[in-house]
Parts: sequence; structure tokens; C-alpha cells
Amino acid sequence: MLELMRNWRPQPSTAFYKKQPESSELGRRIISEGLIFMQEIGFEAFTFKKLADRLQTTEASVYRYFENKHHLLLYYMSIYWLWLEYHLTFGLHNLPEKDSKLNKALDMITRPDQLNWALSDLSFDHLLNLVVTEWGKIYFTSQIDKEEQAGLFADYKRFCKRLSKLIAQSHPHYPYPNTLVSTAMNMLFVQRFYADHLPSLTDLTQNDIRITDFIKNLVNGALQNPTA
Amino acid sequence: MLELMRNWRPQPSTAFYKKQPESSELGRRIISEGLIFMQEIGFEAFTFKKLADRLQTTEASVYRYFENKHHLLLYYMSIYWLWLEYHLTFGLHNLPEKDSKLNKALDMITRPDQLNWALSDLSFDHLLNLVVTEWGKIYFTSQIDKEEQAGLFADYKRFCKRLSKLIAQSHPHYPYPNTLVSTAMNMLFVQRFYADHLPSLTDLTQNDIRITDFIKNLVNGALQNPTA
DNA sequence: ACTACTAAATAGTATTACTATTAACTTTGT
DNA sequence: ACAAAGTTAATAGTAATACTATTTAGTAGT
Repeated sequence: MLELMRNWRPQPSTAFYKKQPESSELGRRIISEGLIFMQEIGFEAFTFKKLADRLQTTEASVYRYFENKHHLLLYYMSIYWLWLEYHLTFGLHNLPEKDSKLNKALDMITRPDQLNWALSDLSFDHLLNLVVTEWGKIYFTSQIDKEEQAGLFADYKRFCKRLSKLIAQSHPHYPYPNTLVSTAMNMLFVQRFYADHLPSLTDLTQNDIRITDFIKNLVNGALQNPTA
Repeated sequence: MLELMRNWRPQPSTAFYKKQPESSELGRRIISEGLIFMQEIGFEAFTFKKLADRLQTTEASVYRYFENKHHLLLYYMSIYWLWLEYHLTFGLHNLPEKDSKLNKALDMITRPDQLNWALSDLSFDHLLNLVVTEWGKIYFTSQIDKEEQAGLFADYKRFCKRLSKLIAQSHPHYPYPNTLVSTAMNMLFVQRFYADHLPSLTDLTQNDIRITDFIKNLVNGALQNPTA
């Protein structure tokens, strides 16, 4: 598996960019420096002008690669989903019991820091921090329908669908598998955000490993409890 | 109770505005027209310039009342919480059993459209729509710590704390009452948003009354299921 | 009638997000 | 070898946005 990962890299779809950033030195620098920078100053304050200054290039050059800064944010998000999906595929392989598959999956998604990150040019910490702080701005935008149409949410949707199917298989009578999965996924990021900024809204602390317990209890509880 | 409401109006704290909007004709028009307009064109597209044009006044005049458009959004949010809290207080009064109190509360927050709205100048539908579409931008902003400091999130925090206490009383051994409550509150808005824009991520449809069943099952399931 | 205060309009500025065009450099075919 | 074709990025913009400083008009109290 580690062997495999050496040659494997998440390749976000062409929908995210105008010019493939992996194809040039500047493109690669936009991706790697952009992540650090966007996480540092926040999505609103982040502009292509500022990034260009930092890269010693120009605003227009950055616009050659990405249509706007939101597409760049979604590009990062895509990398996250592709990476997590890759791990999930291998992690669940050959696990026979459906119930243990779901719980293994919950372990993996709630403790992503325990999984192998092999993208030397991108910092996992920066990526996770970015997702946590900007979660509300990723899939909750005024451009939602247009961006959805363009396929920019495909990775997130596919990932959720995969988990919902695990639930549908192990608990065929539970009526809300998709709702339950999207609830869990949202809470992974929202509760971390609350721990950092609105601690009175959560019982968890920063990087609290009890997030796994909370999510597992939530999901398993919902599945075992009768619905109307 | 209906008698009482005739003389009662949610009064957001002074932290939200520079000049009390209820104190002048223009101020009141900013609130009522602003809600409709912001909901119509979305928070990003909404500007004080455009609102001023619509009100046949000037940008600068609007800025006399609100520091920026985010404060106006939070002002609306405050009205929502104050109104819901008012109903909760009366609705739970004299209900003896703690367990039924929690379930009554869940009924109320999941079906706010069933509660009495008595603000003739503000449309409940517009307010709920605004909250649903802009939820991600309300408490997940780059200004979070500053706004928190200014007390702009006090209503939301107080409301959640109230519900957490119900849980802590009925289920004193459950370790995540605050996390569970903020999960439920988030899902009220996020799942509606998904129903509208990313339907594959939820099993609910627009205005689906099963949101009550989903949330009750989720909360009660979590409380009955053992944690680590 | 004079002062004090409130309300709202005028006229700005700095920044932002984004685009059109041009220049420089590489690669490729003959 | 060398011109055509393609790639990459710089120059130089624009329209819109968020926000402010200053001025004018109106109203209330003494």
C-alpha cells in the first residue's frame, strides 16, 4: 500500500481549473503556497493579488490557472476527498462484516490524522485547518447551483454516497442514510470549528479524539433507535 | 399568550447596530425591506448601495444604522433566536417530565412554522429562507473571534445552552450534551439547504416534516446508546 | 431666535475581483 | 538551422464593492 501511494496522487477533475496546475512550475507553486497562504489569512482576506505578490508573479498569471479563488478552494477540497476515498477503499477491502465496515469507516473519517499522507508538497495540517475554518464557505455559496452543475461537488457527493450505501446495506430499514451521513460529515468540521472558536457550543476540545466516540455513538444510536 | 405577543417584540442587543433601527422610519424600512432583499439576491450580492437604491435613499444613510452588512445579517439571526426562545419558554412551562420537555423542545425547533409569528412587518418565510441559505456565513466567518467578543453570538449560545441543560438534566451521564445540541441546530438548517440544492446528500425533501422524526431519532438514539 | 441634536445626502477613497492584450520564451516541423 | 506554433506570464487596465469624511437640512427645546 505504501508502495502504491508513492506513485499515486489525487488528481482533481479538470472542472476545477483553467490550466492544469501540475503542468508548470508556477502552477505547482500556486497550489502549494496557496494552501499555506489561504489557511493563514483566511478565504475572505485571500486574494490572487496577494498570492501573486508572495509568489513573485502577477495576478493575471494566477488567473490563468484558476477562474477565481473559490475554484482554488474547491480544488483543495477535492484533494481531501480523493485522498480519503483512496484510504477508505483500501481500508475496507476484505472486511467481510457490514457492521464492522461502517465502524471502520467512521474510525477513518474521524481520525484522518492517523492515515498516511504522502503529498510532500502539501501540508496535511494546513489542508485540514483550511477545511475546518472555511467549511461553511465551501458548499454553502450563492453560486451553488452553477458550481454543482459544473461538477465541482462531485467528490463530496460520491464520498457521502459511498458511506450511505454501507448504512443502507447494514441497516436496510433505516430511512435516512444520506441525511445521517451528511450530518456526520458536517459535524467532523463544524465541531472542530466550535472547539476553536465557540467552545461553549461543544464538549470537545481542539483535536479531541473523543470526536470518534461522539460520531460513532450518534450514528449507531440513530441506527438502533426506532424511527416513526 | 397571544395577548402577550401583541406587545412583545424581539429586541436585538445594541451590539448589532450603530443607531437603533426601530427609532426612525428609514431604520424600520431598512429592516423590513432589507430582509426581503437580502433573501432575494443572497448575502454576497447584497450591498448597502443596492438596498439604498431600492429604498430611495443613500448608501451612507444605511451605514448610519449598521456597521456592515454582516451585522445586519446577525441582527436578523438575533430576531430568530429571541423569538424561538420566547416560544420555548412558554411552551415548556409547567411541563413536569424532563424527558417530555426535551421532546417538546425538539418538536418546536424542528417545526418553527407551526409556531405563532407575530411580527407583521417581517416575513417569517423570508427570515427562515435567509437563515437556511446563509447559515454557513452567519457564525463561520473570518471575523468570528472579534464578533464573538462583541457579543454578536450571545443569542445563539444562550439558546443552545438552554437545550443542553435539558439534556444534562434528563441524561446526566451523557457526555456530549452541548455537542449534540449544536449538531441538531446545525442540521435544522443544513438539511433544508441540501434538500434545496444538493438533494443527493439528504433523504428529506423541501419542507419535509420528517425532519422532526430524523432529529428526534438522532438525539434520542444518541442519548440511549452507550458511549465509550 | 438661538442652540443642540438628529437625519440623511454628497462626494469621495482604497480595495477587490477579474479581463484584454501583449511580450517573451519553448517546442516542433522541415 | 530556423520559422511557425504553442506555451507562459507580464502589463495595464475596468467595474464594482465596502466603507468614510464632510456637509446640508430639518426638528426640538429654551
